[in-house]
Amino acid sequence: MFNFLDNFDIETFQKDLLSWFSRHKRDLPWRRTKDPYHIWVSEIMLQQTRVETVIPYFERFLEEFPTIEALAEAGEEKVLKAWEGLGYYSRARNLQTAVREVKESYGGVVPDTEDEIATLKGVGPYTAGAILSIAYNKPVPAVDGNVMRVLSRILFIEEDIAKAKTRKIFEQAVREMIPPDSASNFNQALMELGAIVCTPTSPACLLCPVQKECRAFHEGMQEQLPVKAKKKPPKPVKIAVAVLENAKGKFLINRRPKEGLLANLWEFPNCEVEAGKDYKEQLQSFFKNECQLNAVLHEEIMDFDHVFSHIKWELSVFRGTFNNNVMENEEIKLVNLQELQRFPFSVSHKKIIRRLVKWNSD
DNA sequence: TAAACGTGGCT
DNA sequence: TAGCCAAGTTT
Repeated sequence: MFNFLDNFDIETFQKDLLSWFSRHKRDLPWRRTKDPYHIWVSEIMLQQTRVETVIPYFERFLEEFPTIEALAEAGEEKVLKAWEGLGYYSRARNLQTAVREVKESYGGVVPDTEDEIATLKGVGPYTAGAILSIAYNKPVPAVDGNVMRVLSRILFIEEDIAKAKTRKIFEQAVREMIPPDSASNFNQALMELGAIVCTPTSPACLLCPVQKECRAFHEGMQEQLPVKAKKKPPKPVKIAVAVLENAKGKFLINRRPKEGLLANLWEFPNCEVEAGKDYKEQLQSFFKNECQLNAVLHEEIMDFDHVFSHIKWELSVFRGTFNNNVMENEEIKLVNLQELQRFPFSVSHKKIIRRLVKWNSD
């Protein structure tokens, strides 16, 4: 179907790459285990997330949930708290769903076939290949952004790697290149090369173990590859937030909806501000009309931006009080500053909490 | 197919 | 600074 491998010396490439990997691979926590569950956790955490960020989360997560059974039996709130700050929180909820499925349907053993593992929530084509190859040494592709970048340069592939269907081209190439008995090391080596040598900007071609097999380097085109379409900038959204404290020093917090952005995380009550409207007035009418809450808003205490991948929150935070008898339930809590710390919050709301804690200690 | 879905570090 | 990027998946 494709001819990118015509006249390509696969065996020399394998040997040079694997030899380099054995000497230069980083000592990472998930490289000290073959436990498929631990490998799985690492792969989910590493999705769109840097290695240095993941390491402490990985250590803490497996300390708290060391086995499939432990994670399967945990409360979702505990899992989200362990994931707090890591982002893409559906990963955590999907992981727990999938682990429960493995416990119920596979006797607690992570499946080792492409068809079975691909059915698990949160396990897409990359993660399926990563677990099968790294934990079970099965010769299947694990094509992530690193692999597409590396191979786009090595094989001079000019397809747009931002397009979903492009991944299949690279999977086909890997299926033809992967050594049947060294799948784990080969896939990890491709990714490691992308992380350490064949970087997005300023690749270290002079240190590259497969420089002589690289068609882009041969043409001086390594900086031009891979081809990747630009994504559109995040859309600005104005958010007005209220830090409401009652006479007993309790703060009002609520749980976010169970789907969508930051699903099931906790937050201070807030609303979106319509274009051209005043933050404080919008917030005041939000409480009056939509919450039936008798809130009195005071001065603005914070003003900052928080950027997601597709949205930019422009937050303005107001201090305030309330004197209703608020009914606590699964979605609404009244908690003091210490109790706040037990709930999972997104980073933007954690930032507000940090400010409150600082003031409280001053 | 393309948009939704987080965060922090680097240039 | 503002944009780009990192071991992607779901809908």
